[in-house]
Amino acid sequence: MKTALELLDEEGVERLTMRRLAERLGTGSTTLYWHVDTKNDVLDLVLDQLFAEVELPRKDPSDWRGTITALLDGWRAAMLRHPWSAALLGRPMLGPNVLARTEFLHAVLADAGFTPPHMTSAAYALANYVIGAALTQTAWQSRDGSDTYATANQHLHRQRDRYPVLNARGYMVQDDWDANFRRGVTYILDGIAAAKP
Amino acid sequence: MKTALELLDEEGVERLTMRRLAERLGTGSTTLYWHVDTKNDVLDLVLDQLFAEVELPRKDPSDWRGTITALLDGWRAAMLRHPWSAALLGRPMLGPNVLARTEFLHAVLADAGFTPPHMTSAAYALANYVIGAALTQTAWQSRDGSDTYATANQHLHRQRDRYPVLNARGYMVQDDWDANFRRGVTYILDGIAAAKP
DNA sequence: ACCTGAACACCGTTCAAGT
DNA sequence: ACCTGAACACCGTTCAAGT
Repeated sequence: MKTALELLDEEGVERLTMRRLAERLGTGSTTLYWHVDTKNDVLDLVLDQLFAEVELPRKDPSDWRGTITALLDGWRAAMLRHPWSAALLGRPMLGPNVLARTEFLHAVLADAGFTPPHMTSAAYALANYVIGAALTQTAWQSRDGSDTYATANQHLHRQRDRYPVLNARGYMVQDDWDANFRRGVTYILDGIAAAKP
Repeated sequence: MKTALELLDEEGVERLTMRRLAERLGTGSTTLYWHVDTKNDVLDLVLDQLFAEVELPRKDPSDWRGTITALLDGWRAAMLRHPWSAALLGRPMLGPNVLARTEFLHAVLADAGFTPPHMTSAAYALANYVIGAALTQTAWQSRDGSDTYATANQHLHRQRDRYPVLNARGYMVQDDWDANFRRGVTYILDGIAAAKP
């Protein structure tokens, strides 16, 4: 069922329609409603399926930072691999695969010696950072022609007295997403480490 | 135009339809297409309108951390005030109000002595954290009946041998969103400060 | 320069009916 | 237990036509 879903999603979110999905499965569109209550259920399923792709790194108790970094990298990579994931994020993530990864993250932090409230807040900060980062990156990259970038740069340059700092430092020019992401993780991990009891 | 928009959005995203919007404006649905090319344009406009609500704090050069914290708090508050904003985040944010806030954030960091690449990465980390945090919170809160929370807790407790850490530490039980968010900001700011040249 | 109506090609979902 | 067809109440968007 869900397996047939990803196939479909490899051609965009907006095209994910009950009718089209049914066609892909070689059945009538209304048949799906026997297996599923509503289209939202389908979206929940496919979202959790995405998280199944995020592999859990080996736990290395001597290097909790490395373990967490590996987890976050995989998480981000999975989301970037499926740009439509951004559109599905506005829903509670309660599927078994999501929960398994959340459990893992908390476990690593607990093993590293963290306790609530810092353990909770650390997981919260890391998860939300990954989500936000993947979301904005896919937003910039998925917009059809991908000339969004050039347009944005022009727009910004034309208004350079309105946005002096952004222009002076070449805000838009850089698109070193990976490096920026990695530095962000470092900031958060540094801050978390400093809060360790 | 956009002014009439927010009125409408106060009744949910899914109900934001060209036909309904036109009705609200006392005109035919197709009339809108003279003012706007596509529904996406409307969404872009309303998203930027949201950022207009985020007020820029007074710049206090002696307290860059306080200034940034104030900006992020306002940003987050605006998004939480309009839960539909989560659904609109999958698009590049290029409206004048968004850019003004981005400029502000970069300016504060520059004034504090940061230079690229850390200035860029710091802004990136902070922005993505806010976006992710607001997104997940609205996801949990907007789901209709709001008993999502109770259901989630039950579900988690029933599977307590599968998710021992989440249960042991009361992952779901807490919902102190504000405190968690604030701690996250502290982590990032600590990490950023440590990277200051 | 602005607004309208009719029309096209879609949607998600329900429901009685079939096997 | 599973699948189907017809039907309902919607969508975004186009386009010729009006003022």
